[in-house]
Amino acid sequence: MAREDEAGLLVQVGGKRCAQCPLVPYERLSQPSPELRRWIAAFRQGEMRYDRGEVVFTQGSRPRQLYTVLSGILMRSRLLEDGRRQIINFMFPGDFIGLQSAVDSEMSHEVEAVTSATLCVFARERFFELVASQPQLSFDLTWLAAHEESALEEHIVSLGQRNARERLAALAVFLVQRAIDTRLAPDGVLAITITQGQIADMLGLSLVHTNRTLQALRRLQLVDWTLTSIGIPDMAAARQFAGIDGVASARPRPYI
Amino acid sequence: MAREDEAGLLVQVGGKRCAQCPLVPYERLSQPSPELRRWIAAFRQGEMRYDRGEVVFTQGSRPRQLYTVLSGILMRSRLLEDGRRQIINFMFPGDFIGLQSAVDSEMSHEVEAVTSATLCVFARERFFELVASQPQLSFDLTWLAAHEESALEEHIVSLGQRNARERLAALAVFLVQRAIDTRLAPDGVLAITITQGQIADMLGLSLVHTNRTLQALRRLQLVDWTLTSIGIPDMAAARQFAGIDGVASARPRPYI
DNA sequence: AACCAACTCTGTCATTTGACATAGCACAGG
DNA sequence: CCTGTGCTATGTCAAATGACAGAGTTGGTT
Repeated sequence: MAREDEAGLLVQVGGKRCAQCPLVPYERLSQPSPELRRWIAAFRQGEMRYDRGEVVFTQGSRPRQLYTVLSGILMRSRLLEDGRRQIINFMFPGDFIGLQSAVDSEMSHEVEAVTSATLCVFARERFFELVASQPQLSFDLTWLAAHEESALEEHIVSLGQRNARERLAALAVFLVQRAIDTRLAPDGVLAITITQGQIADMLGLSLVHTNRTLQALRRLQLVDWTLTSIGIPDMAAARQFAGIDGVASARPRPYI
Repeated sequence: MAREDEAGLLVQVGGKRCAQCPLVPYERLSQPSPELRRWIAAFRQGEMRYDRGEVVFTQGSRPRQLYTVLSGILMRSRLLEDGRRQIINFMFPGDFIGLQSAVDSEMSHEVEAVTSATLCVFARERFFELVASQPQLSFDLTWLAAHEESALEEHIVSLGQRNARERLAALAVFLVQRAIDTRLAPDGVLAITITQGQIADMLGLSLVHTNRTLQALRRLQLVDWTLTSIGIPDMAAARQFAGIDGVASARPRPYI
């Protein structure tokens, strides 16, 4: 399953490229000031590209890079010694990858591309320099960390309190909502290839039960989830069904 | 269940007190430098004391304070509209509370004291000042956030992949290990009052099933968990049983 | 002593979820 | 056209977990 890190190729790009950063057009992201963008341009190392299934880094490794997702969707998952796998979360454009390596500890999870994806690459060794010289970015990192924590909480609520149908619905709502926020689902349908096995590993269900539950949700017209796309006919109804309180964050997400 | 915030009383204390901070003797914590400690002394507002069951802040609120746990154990939990409750995590001395309010969003959870506890209080409005002027503290906050994320991941793995017995064992190991690290369990036994209902709400099990599983673990001599204490006769065996890879972090935890 | 509240423990039965085996379907490659 | 691969779908049975009801225990209060 796990290939090694050499998958992608680091493309050295001039700082100029930051002015045309693919994240600029996202109106749901808060854009860094021009000076800040120049600083980031000097700070970044380049870009990496990954195809579906390629691994960015493995659990237990100490990557020397930090990343921001520029395009595509990735997932991070944790493996148990006996082969069980738990998918922790999915990552969308603007998300920051590798906080753990930034503070110099082993990664507790692996990250793998779910669609083809490009990442913006930073040097881990210069992380403290970032914190020391750019309080705004430091604050933004804290913002991202706090919101990631909140997303994990929501996932914990799903796994601990919701039944299979509610979990499926909650996950679908989460993914589609994030896709809408990052312009990946213009018409409310997210084109992404996720197998039922992956869904099962995310939600703590067996593959078979995931399959049956998915069919039930289709019958109920709540979620239409196929191998290659996720559709939610009635978002409000789905939120209601999943028991999501649904307050979107007031502030737009920052990114680095 | 939930009382309001006025529970504790803010005690204004001179910065002097930081030199005798109760966290100083913890050899598993990394101590701030003398200058840093002086800065923190000027930054802090005072201390608050909470008794078991008192609520520090509620879900959906926007507290104007941030906290560091000086003594005691607290828990944070998330409530669903229909009354279900999911306990997210427990918090021990040195832990930082309220990152979300630091970046100005509503708290997605409530925090409540499990034992009597004292908290060190900071002003939310001055958080950016902290980030801007104290890169070391900013880095430390990132450290704490990254490790909290890792703890939540572990919890997700429990809920998603482990059966009831493994979950109980994993939780017991986690709590006792953290208690040992913070000198709360000198002899390897943690004296803390946690009801089986609370355990159930943490692990996503019914109260009854929690009870039976607890008894099974006692019979197996793996975990001896009563209303008022948690004991683990053979830590290695318990870790093994729960499927915990068990690499403790190399670096000691920082605190603010 | 009597009472009450908050827990823990037990029994019985229902529901959810998992395990295993197998069939069908789409697609890529020779 | 055949074949292999990876995925989805179904049937049957077993195991894990939950729901409900009630009894036992402990500690505090009057």
